[in-house]
Amino acid sequence: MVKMTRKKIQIKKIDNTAARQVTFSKRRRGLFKKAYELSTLCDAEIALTVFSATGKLFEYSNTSMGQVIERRNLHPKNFSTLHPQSLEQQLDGGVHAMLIKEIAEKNRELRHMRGEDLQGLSLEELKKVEKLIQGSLRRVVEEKGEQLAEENQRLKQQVMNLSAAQGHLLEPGQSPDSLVTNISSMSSADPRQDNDSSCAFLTLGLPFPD
Amino acid sequence: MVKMTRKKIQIKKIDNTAARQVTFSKRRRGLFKKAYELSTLCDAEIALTVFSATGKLFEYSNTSMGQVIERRNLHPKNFSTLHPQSLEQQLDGGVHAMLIKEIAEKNRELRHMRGEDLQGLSLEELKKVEKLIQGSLRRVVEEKGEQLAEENQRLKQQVMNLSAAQGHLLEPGQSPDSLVTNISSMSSADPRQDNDSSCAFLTLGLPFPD
DNA sequence: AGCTATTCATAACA
DNA sequence: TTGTTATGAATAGCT
Repeated sequence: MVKMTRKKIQIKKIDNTAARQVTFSKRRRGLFKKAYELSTLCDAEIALTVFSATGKLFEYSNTSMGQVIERRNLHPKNFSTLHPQSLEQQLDGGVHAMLIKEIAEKNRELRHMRGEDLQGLSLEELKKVEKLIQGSLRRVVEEKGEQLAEENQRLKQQVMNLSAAQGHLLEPGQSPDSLVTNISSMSSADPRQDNDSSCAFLTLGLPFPD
Repeated sequence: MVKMTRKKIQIKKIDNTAARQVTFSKRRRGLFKKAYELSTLCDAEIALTVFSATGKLFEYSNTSMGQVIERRNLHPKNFSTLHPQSLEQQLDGGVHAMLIKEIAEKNRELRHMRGEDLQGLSLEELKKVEKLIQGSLRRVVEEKGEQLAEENQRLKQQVMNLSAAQGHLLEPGQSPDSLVTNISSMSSADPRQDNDSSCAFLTLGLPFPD
């Protein structure tokens, strides 16, 4: 099978969104690996910060990120511009604007996550938001399940202790465990310990298989 | 001329000082180039800081180094640890402090809406978050349905027009509407227009009846 | 997520 | 240091 592989590419923003994201993932990994290799081979101190176009943060540092940034700020080259008194002129406007921009972005994101302000979104964007929210719901449900399971364990232990202390009250042939099962399922039933219904909910209950 | 070229190398600190410096120069260039390419191809924001073993500073950023660092500090991941004192040096304490506090709050809210950072929440709070997210999901799904319905209407109208113009092609007894239904359900089928499955999902599919 | 054919990066040498 | 070149690595285009 003859493959039509790889052409040389131009270093320009990739138009296709999906392709751009794939390339971002691959090259980001490559870049981080190179950074690691350089720091190891040559005993260098490296800090690498990458924001994806979607605002996601990735970083690498062989030491501590804050440490490298501090060291950078103390370097003669940046010391004068960043630290002493010109901090205001140099950064204040920028920082202020950035804070406000940041808040605006987070507000937008929050509104979307709340299912508000959706009129401006395309169908594609809507589907993306839907997927995000489904992921959130899954995580919350999972966490709730875990907490319930923990509580369940505690109760189980409690009942075991009580059963042991009051063993004479048990009828012959009835194991403590059956009691435990009964009580624990009354208090805060979590399907997860018995089956996968909580996951089944996610995998087969969704109205829109995209 | 036969060259004894390149072997695979181990990623360990290079002992020979001269060789290490040569490698440092070459690989540093390579790393910076990769960083540039990634930022350009994928529209990412990158800050790369490198200290050589001898303490020399090299840096690259496609935007402004300080800007990237600031943005990094605003990221939820680093926000709480870095900010309290780092920006408070500002003379204009009030406004910045408020903005930062607001961002921190929004970050917290966002993380919860994303289903992250849930460990600290009580069971009650978890349920509240779950309800919120379910509401979000419902709204998003509804909006998607509306958009699809609109598109459906447009297509319907289009088909009506076409049908009217080519009425002679229709067989007797076949209404334009049957054609419409067929076509619209092909284009971007959403179950919602036919039944209530999306709500059913919410009302009966939940693993934890509260 | 994988898989190659290519392009690209670079270790060894000059 | 800078340049050359053959090899090892990274990755673009497809599945």
